[in-house]
Amino acid sequence: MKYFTQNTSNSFADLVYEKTSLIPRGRVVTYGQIAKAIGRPGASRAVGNALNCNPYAPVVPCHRVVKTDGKIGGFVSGSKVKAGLLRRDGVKVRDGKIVDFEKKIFHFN
DNA sequence: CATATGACACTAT
DNA sequence: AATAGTGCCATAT
Repeated sequence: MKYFTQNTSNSFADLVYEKTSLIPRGRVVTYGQIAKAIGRPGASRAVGNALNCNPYAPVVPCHRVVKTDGKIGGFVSGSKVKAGLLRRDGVKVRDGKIVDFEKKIFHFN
């Protein structure tokens, strides 16, 4: 069952979608980076929850948000699908982990 | 207000 | 390097 109200404007979730949509093709960002970027360092877990709702499906490239250890993390449609999308973006995934992870990370300013 | 949940992160083993 | 335990945060009930 999914919860997370997607109607709450200007809320934590909205900030997450906003930042996530800025990730360029072929790059990835960690949940923690998103959290820090929206002024809530440590809320990495909450970021994942917000993305899980994924209201703006294809609009927000939520598949470009991964874990700090190089693993791609979870996905609504399954990690396998997520890996496929990343590969399509030019980010190779092998055994659930990103190849050349450090090089693919996109840093917010 | 208290408890539970989860697409995480960090530390110790 | 891989696993397990603990801490964190925003929502839901």
